[in-house]
Amino acid sequence: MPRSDDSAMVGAVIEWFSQEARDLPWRHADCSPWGVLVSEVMLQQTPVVRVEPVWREWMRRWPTPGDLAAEPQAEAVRAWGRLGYPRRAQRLWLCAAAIVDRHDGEVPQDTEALRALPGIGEYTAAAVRTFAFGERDVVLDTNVRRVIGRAWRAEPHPAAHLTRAEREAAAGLVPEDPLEAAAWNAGAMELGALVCVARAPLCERCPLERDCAWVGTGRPGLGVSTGRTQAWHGTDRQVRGRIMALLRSADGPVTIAGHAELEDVEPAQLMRCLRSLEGDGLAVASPAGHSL
DNA sequence: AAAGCGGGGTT
DNA sequence: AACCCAGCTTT
Repeated sequence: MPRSDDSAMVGAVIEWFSQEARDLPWRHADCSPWGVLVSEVMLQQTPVVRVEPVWREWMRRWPTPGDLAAEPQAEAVRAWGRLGYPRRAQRLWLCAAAIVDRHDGEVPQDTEALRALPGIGEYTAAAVRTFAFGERDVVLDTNVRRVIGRAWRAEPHPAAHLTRAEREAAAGLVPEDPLEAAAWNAGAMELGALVCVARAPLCERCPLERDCAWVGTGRPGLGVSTGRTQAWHGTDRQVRGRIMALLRSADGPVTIAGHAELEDVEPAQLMRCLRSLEGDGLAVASPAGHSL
């Protein structure tokens, strides 16, 4: 059971959310569970502002899992555009097929069934259960982890990996009532996304300012980096992305080796990336060249 | 537990 | 140039 102070803080977040929540299409009452699932997969490591237009077009074309499963994978990857991590588009397409095969075309509500779907991990399963079905669950994304870490434990940034202790502490804060639980989950995420942000938090606008353990200790450790910086320029990841951009924009097969757009890439790296994309099933080789 | 996987906006 | 973002899968 939450302590009374915890309940007051949780209640403050719920009250704040009722006034400050952004009007996002996947939060509308008429949004289907499939729409929620699609939004959650797109939002894995991609900010809301970039997801929203792609989500709208995606849901217009494929309003149900059956609609997407009936399309070639290439159409899903193309519609994914530049959201990044195109394996997510592939997994979402596989997810739609699995929902059709195993669940009669309806998004399952059970945690184990959700977790068994391609691209659905601990966070996304809990998010779908909470936001699509109103089930009481523990939603722990980077925003919620940062809010709880700061307000309850005075830690500036979440640890690299989720521990059992952190999961249990977070579970202890979730209200028993499913409706309040959903409001807390969504509210804590929103607070972390709009106010309790990683770089320059707006504590003067936070409903937890007077109770926040981190504010109480003088907001230490803001400048300290959390994760290790990922190299980008010239990496295989960038080259893979450039190849994918070429394939998305092409009507038919493309000859990658010696392509003018990829002149600056070492042949060995180009071939390595092409092979890895083939291995992922994101690029298909044929005598005429490569295609999605 | 660690590595691999995009891309763009902000500072 | 570094940092960050509604993480997942594989080793």
